[in-house]
Amino acid sequence: MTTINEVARHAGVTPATVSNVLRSRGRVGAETRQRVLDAIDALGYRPHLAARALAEGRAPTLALMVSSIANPFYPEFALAVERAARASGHFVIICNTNEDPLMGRAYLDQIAGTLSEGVLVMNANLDFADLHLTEARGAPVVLCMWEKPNDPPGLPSVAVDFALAGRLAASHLIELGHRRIGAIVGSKVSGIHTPRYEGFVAAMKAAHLTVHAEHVRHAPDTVQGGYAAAHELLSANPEITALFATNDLPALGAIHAAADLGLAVPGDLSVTGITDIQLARESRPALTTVAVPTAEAAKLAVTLLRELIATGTRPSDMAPVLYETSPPRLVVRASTAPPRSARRPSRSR
Amino acid sequence: MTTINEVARHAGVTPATVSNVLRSRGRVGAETRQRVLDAIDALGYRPHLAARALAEGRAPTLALMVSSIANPFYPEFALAVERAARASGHFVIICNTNEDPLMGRAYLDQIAGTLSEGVLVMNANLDFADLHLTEARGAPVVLCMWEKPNDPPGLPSVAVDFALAGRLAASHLIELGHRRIGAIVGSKVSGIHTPRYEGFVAAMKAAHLTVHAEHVRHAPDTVQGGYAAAHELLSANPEITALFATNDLPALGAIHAAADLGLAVPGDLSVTGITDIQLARESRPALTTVAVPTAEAAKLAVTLLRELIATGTRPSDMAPVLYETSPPRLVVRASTAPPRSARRPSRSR
DNA sequence: ATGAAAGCGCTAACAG
DNA sequence: CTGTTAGCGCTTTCAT
Repeated sequence: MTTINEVARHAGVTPATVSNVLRSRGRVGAETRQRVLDAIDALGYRPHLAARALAEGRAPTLALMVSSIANPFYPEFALAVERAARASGHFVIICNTNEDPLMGRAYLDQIAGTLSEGVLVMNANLDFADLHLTEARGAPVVLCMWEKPNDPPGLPSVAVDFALAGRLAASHLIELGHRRIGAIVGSKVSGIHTPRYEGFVAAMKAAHLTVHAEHVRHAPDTVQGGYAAAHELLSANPEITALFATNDLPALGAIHAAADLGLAVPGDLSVTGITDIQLARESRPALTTVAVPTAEAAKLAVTLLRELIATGTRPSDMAPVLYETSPPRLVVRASTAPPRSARRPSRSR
Repeated sequence: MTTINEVARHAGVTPATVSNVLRSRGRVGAETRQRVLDAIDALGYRPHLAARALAEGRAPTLALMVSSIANPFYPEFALAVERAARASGHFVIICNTNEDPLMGRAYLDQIAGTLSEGVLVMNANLDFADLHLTEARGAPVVLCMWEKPNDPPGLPSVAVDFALAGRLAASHLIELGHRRIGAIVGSKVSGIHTPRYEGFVAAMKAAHLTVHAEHVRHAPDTVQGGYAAAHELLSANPEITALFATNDLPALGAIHAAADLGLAVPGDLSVTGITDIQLARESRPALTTVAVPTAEAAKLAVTLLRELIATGTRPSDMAPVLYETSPPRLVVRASTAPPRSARRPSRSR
C-alpha cells in the first residue's frame, strides 16, 4: 500500500503539500503541484479513507437501516439513496435488521458515529429509544418516509402524505362506480398503514358509503399475506366488487387470489395498491396504484441528513424538521374497471 | 464522543487495559476488568471503528459491486452476503455501478483497500483490468457467480453450473413432449448467458431435436426485454409450443407476451426460466424454473474472500481458486405442461 | 509557497 | 497483570 509519505518523498516534498494538492486547498506552486500529481500517478497512490476519516473527525459512510433489503420496495429506494449519498461523497452501508429491534440496536451501536456519519431509517422496526440514543451520541438520524403526520416522530423526517394516497385510490374505485369495496390493510402491529386506511375511510365517508367491518382484513405486508386475506375475504363476501390494499405487494397477492377463485381482474374485481413499485407495472394485469415519490423522498432524506451533519445540530436543540415530499398520485393501469352488474358466483378453488 | 482515554481515566487504568478487556485479549484482573466494564457502561463508550481499522491495518467493510440493486435478483443475494459478512464482523457497502465500468472503477479506486478490505463482484460490467489492479493494490476480489467454467476468469470465484441449469430446463420441456421450443437468451453483449444457452442446445441435441436459428432471440435481461422478444418470436413462429428463457425476468415477460397474444400458459405455451427469484413463485402462473443456490453462493463467496484476506495471498501467487456451489435444480411450477396437439391460432393483439 | 509538528482514537509490542 | 511507547495514514494549524 502506498502512503502519502511515499508520494511526498517521491515528489521531493512533505506530506502536507501532497495533502494540499489532493484537496486543492493550500496554495501550491504549479510546478510542485505537477510533480506531486506525477508521483501520485507513478505510485498509484490512493488516499486511505479510514485514515482520512479519523483525521478529519468525520465518517465516510451513511447507514441505511431497512428490515430486509429483499422486500421489493427497498432496492428502489436504496438505489436512490446511494445516488444522493455519492453526491456528497458518502458510501452507503446497508443494514438489514430483519425486523429485529436487537439487530437494529447492534448496528446502531457499532457504526453510528464511528463508521457512519449519519443514519437513514426506513421502516425497520427499530426502537425509538435506540434512535434517540444514537442521536445523542452524535450521529444524526432521519426517518425516510414517515407515514403519520398526526403522530410526529420526534425525529427529523421526510413525510409522505399517505392519507392522500389512500383517498386517491379509494376515490378512483368509487368514481368507477364501486360501492361494495373491501380493504386489505397491512402491518397491523406497527400501525404504519393507518393513515392509508384512514384516507380510504375518509373517501368512503365523503361518498356516503359505509365501510363494513367484515369487509376489512389485516394482513402481513407481502404477496402471500395479501393472497390469504383476499382469498378469505372474497370467499366470505362475494358481493365485493373492488379491493383497496394499503400496499402493492398485498394487492398483487389479492389479484392472484381472485384468479384462483375464478374472478377476472378487472372484470369481476378491481384492485388497487399503494406505492407503485416496479413490479406493479410489470405484473399482469398491471396494477392500478398510487405512486409515492420514492426517489424524491430518498433525495430529501439524504439532503436533510447532510444538513444535520453539517450544522452539527443536535435534534434536541430544535423542533424536529419535517420535510414533505410532493404528493402521491394515482396511476391507473389494468387492474381496475367499472363493476359488472352481474357478478359470476365465486367458485371455490 | 467518548474515547478510550476517557474510559481509561474513569476506570483508573490506561487505554491499553481498556483495549484489552474490550477484545478479551490480554490477561486482565477480574476486578480491574469489572471497573473498566462499568466505566464503559457509565460513559456509553463505543469503539471508533475507523480508528480501530487504521490501527489494525484492516478495514471493517466489504464492498458489494452490482450493476443495480434494483434488479430483483440482487437484493436476495445481497441479503445473504450481508448475513455472511456480519458473521466475520464486516459491514457491507453497496456499490451500484449502473452498468458503467467507469463508475465501477471509481468505486474500486476509492474504497478498495482503504475502506473495504475486499470486494465481491456480481455481474456488474466491470473492467477486468481494474479488478486486477485493485487486487494488486492489496484488496482481494472475488467473483460471486461465475458462469463460464471453460473461460476461467483469472480471479478467485465461486462458480455455478449454469450449463446444467440450461440442460435441466430444456430437458424438462422435452420430457413434457415439446418439440418446437423457442429460446430467449439474455445479455448478448456480455455473453454471460452463453453456458445456459449451450446447456439448452446440448439437451436438444441429446434428444435429436434441432434448434432453429429463427427460434432464438436475444433480449435484455428484463421483463420488458423478454416481453418484446417473446412477442415477436411467437407472432412470427406460431408453431412454437414452449419457450426456454435464460433468466427468470425475461421468462416472466414472455408469459405476459403470451397473455397479450391470447395464448394460455401453460395450456398453449410452456415457459421456463433460470434462477428462481422470489418473484418466480409469487407471480401467476408461478414460474417453472431452475433454482440456483443463491444463498450458498453468497456464503461461499464471503468465505473465500475472508480466506484471501486472512492469508494475505496475492492471487498472482497461486492458481485462482474456484469454489463450486451445489448443482442447480429444477423447480416445476405452473408455467409448464405437455403441449396441446391442437394449438389455437395466435391472434394478433 | 512549503515544511514541521501535533494529533485523530485505537492497537500492539514490550517492559515492568 | 498493567503501563509505556510507538505508530496506523492523514489533516491541519503555525512557522518559515
